[in-house]
Order: sequence, then structure tokens, then C-alpha cells
Amino acid sequence: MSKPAYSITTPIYYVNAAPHLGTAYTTIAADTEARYQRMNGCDVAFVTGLDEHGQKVAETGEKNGMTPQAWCDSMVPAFKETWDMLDITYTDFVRTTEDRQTRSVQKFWTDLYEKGYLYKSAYEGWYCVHEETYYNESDLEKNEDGEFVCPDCHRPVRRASGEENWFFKLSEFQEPLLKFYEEHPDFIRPETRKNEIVTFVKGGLQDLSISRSTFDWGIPLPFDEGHVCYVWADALLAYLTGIGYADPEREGEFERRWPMQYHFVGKDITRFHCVIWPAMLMAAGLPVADCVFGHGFLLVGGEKMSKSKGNGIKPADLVKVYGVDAYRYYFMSDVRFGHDGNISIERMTQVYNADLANTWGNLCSRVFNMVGKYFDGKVPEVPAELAAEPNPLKELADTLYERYNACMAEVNFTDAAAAVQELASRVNLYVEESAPWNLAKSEETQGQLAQVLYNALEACRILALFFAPFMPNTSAEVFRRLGLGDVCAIDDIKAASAWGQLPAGNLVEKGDPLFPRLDVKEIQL
RNA sequence: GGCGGUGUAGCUCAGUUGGUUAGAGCACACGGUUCAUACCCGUGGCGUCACUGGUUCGAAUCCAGUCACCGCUACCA
Repeated sequence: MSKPAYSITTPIYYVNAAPHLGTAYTTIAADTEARYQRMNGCDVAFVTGLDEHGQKVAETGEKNGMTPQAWCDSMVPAFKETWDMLDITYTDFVRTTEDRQTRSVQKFWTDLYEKGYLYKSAYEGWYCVHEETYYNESDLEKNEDGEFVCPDCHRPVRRASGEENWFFKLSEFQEPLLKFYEEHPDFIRPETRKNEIVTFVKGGLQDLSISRSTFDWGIPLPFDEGHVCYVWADALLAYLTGIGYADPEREGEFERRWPMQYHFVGKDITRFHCVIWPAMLMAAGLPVADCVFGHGFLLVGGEKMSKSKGNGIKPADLVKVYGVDAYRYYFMSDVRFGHDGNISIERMTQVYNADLANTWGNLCSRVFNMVGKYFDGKVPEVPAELAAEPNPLKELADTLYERYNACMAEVNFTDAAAAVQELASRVNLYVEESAPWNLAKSEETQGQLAQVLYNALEACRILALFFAPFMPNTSAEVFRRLGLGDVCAIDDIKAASAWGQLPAGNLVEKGDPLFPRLDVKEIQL
């Protein structure tokens, strides 16, 4: 009985830009989903990696007095350390300079070459002498005489036949793509990204140049060694490499895992993933991934983050203040996946204090503390007649898997987190209503006291379970304090979240506050 | 210019196929409680649902127009 395959990717990040809040955001989202699907019984592949080719990389290396490869090598730790810091559980990290990527790329494009989807041609463009730049015809403007002029300086441009390139017959895929979008309405999400892509494709597709001959830092085309692959013709194929495509050592894996469930990308690169990528796959006779999800941007003060605007906060800076789990929770819960989202220290602190310190963390404190105080730190045994009584926590917890799972299936992290948070709030209310501190005062109510605290503890166990994909460390710690095993190793969250599995007699440890309250005035970045 | 989107409480947003007094969380104020991380619980909103007009017994929800902001309009990624 093998588990169903579930595969997901982040973009293959460009090696020249060190990881920042934006790349971390995509990666955390993919990790949250990957962790959940693992707990939900899937065999998960989670592919990320680095795009290390191209002229710019070669130039940057040179500028730093290194070979291109040495430059790339020097950048790898910045990524891997960031992902380790954020507890990212990728299953493969593909560097496009690896041999196996070369193998994938060469196999793929040789196949398309043999199938007749490629041809060699000069890149037809227009050149502005003044701006020293090439332009596409579609970018040009016309003057009163009907001449094409440069869109920047408005001087006439001249026709320029640039380098000879290999072209992929993308134009042949206009109709097949439109048909595909129609038949797979969930391929491009959210809806607004889909509208953009459909409009774009309806406007007509030009063939795509997939090679360059003016520099050599790239993967050579096997049928024309003077040419190296253009970035997208290379990087997109890393998704296949990451699940064993053309890899003799991973036989059968690719067939089992392809097509994938999700490509997570920023909305700026949805087009490459929604037009070029499926067309390439169609040409190769391969199925297309289930869904490309183009998430929004993180905004600061309503504007896109950029270094020039002085928003150069690094993931590590936030981890230092809030810890990894709160970092992950904030971005997943407060920024709706698919929408742009404003982030700020004030807001992050607010969410941290309200959801994590006051609700979830404090709940554990008060419940674990009372178990220590009233039951010598042991999960109480509930008298049978009371254990059978209906209780509001079980009632709510019983609906949680279904609600949560539905949200996670469509990568709605915000509502999934809110559903868990709702149970946490309900437990606080339950404790308030039951007032165990009063029940503790009399011998006669010991049974009820056991009942109330057992229910509260059990709810905490279930909360930790569902919070685990978002906050793996805290959930692991709560499980430990409840005398339970590794929460992240659970692979049937539905069964594990059924009510009543916390064993009586387990030692419960109160421990330090899981999320000490923060004062926004004291936060220094 | 063309196509698409957004505009709902101080803030971030939900509002399904139009239907009772328009919701949530946070923030804020007051009251209660004390097991807990000054925590938790309760109470508190006369919001022109951007504007105008229309369809309808009835619209935040449908239609038309106006205004504001944003995205896309291909080979840096």
C-alpha cells in the first residue's frame, strides 16, 4: 500500500539575489503545504533550487574575481542556511549547474528538436543607436510619418538582425493552450492571474528563442554546441530534475510523481509557468502540472518592497525577534495567499501577541499549570460516566479536520489557520465557563475537574497537531510536554486528530512560555 | 489605449446562487474573573457597503455610467 504522491515546487531562484522576505514567503508557503500533505498521508516531493546560468551570473562572478561556478558555489550557503533556519523540508535542491540538470535539459530539448519543434533563425529585432538597445516590434512607437521610433528617446530605430538563435515553435500552441485552460479551470490560480494569461495568449504567441550564442555560461544544446540554453529553457526543467527525470539512479520516480500538484510562483513569473512551461510539456508529450499558483507580493506601507526603499529586512532579522514559528505563522495567516499583503512590525507584533502569546501559548500555560497543580502533572483519568458526556470542545474538534483539509487542499492558509485558532479560543472560553479553580476546591467535584482538564489537554493536543505544518517547533514542544512522540512524524492526521487519544497518566510539563509577549516599542531590527 | 481587478467598521479583511436589525479578527473603552504570559471572559459600532442612475416586492450582492487605486499588455529574472 503505497502513499499517494504529492509534489510541489518553489521557483528555481536566481542565484544572484540572496534570499529575502519574498523568496522566503514562497518557500514557507510551499513548506507548510508540504508538511501538511505529509501528515495527511502523502509521499511528498518538495523541489526548490537555484538558477545559476546566464550572462549576468558569469559577469558577477568575474566582477568578484571568481569563475562563474565558484561564484555560484559561494552563494549556495546563503540559500541553504536560510531554508534551514526557517525549517524548510525540501526534498531536493536542484542547482542548474549540476550534471543531472544538464542531462535533463539536453534530453528534453533533443527530444523537441527531433520532434521538429525547433528551428534556427536570426532574432528579428529593432535597434536604437542612441539607447544602444534592442527592442521588440511590439514595444516600439510610431511617429507621424508611420516610422517605428524608440519608446525611450523617440528617435527612429533601425532593423537589426541579431544573433542566430534556436526557436521553439511556441506559436503553434496558442489554441492547445487556450483549450487546456478551458478544460482545466484550476490550472492557473488565483482567477485574476488566469484572466491575464488567457488574454495574453488570445493576443497571439510568438515563437520563443531558447538559446544564446553570445556567451557560454549555460547548458550547451547537444545538437548545436555553439549555443547554450536561454534561462527559461533551462530553469523550468529543474522541476523535472528534482523528481528524478532522466536520472538512472531514481528510476520510476518521475513517472510516479509527474504531473505535480502545485508550482508556487510569485505573480511576476506566472506567465512563464502558465504559457511557456505547459507548451514545452505539450510538445514533449508530457502532461501538465495541476496548478500554477501565482501568489501576491509583500507590501510595506502599501508599496512593493525593494532595497532602494529601505525595506531591506532579512528573514534572519525577524527570526531573531519572533522566532521561526511565529515568522511562519504571521506570513501564512495574515497575508492571504494569492493577494498582495501589507506587512509591518506593528502588525506582526499584534498578531504574535494576540494569536500566539495570548491565545495559544497562554492556553497551554494555564492548562498545563493546572494539571501540575491539581493532578501532580499527570493527565487525569476521567470517570467513565463523565468521559462519555458530550463536550463543546470535542464537538468543534470533530469538525476541524474536514474544514482545515478543505482549506489546505486549495492552499488557503489564512482560513486553515483561522479554523485552528477558533478551537484555541473555544478552549479558553471552555476553561472560563468550567472554572476548574472552583472545582478544585471541593472533593465532590474532583471528577468534573478531571473531566474539564482532560478535555482541555486533549484539545491542546489536537491544536498542536493542526498547527504543526505552520509551527513545527512549537507543536513538537507541546507534544513533548504532553509526553507524546514526534508530531511531525504523524502521517495520518485525520486519525490522529480523532478525539480522546491522549493517554491518562502521561506526565505533563508546564515549561516556559511558548511565545513570550512582545512590546512593539522594544523591538529593534 | 486595450483587457482584468480592487474600493465594506480605526486597521486587515469575510460576505455563497440578490432576502430578516451588514459580519469576523485585531485595535480601543468599560465591567468581571484569577488557573495562566497584565492573561482570559463579557459588553460597547448612527459603518451614506467609493459615487450616480437603473432592474426588483427587496441589492454590498445584478445592469449602465463616473471617480480613485492596482495588475497584465513576452525573451533581466
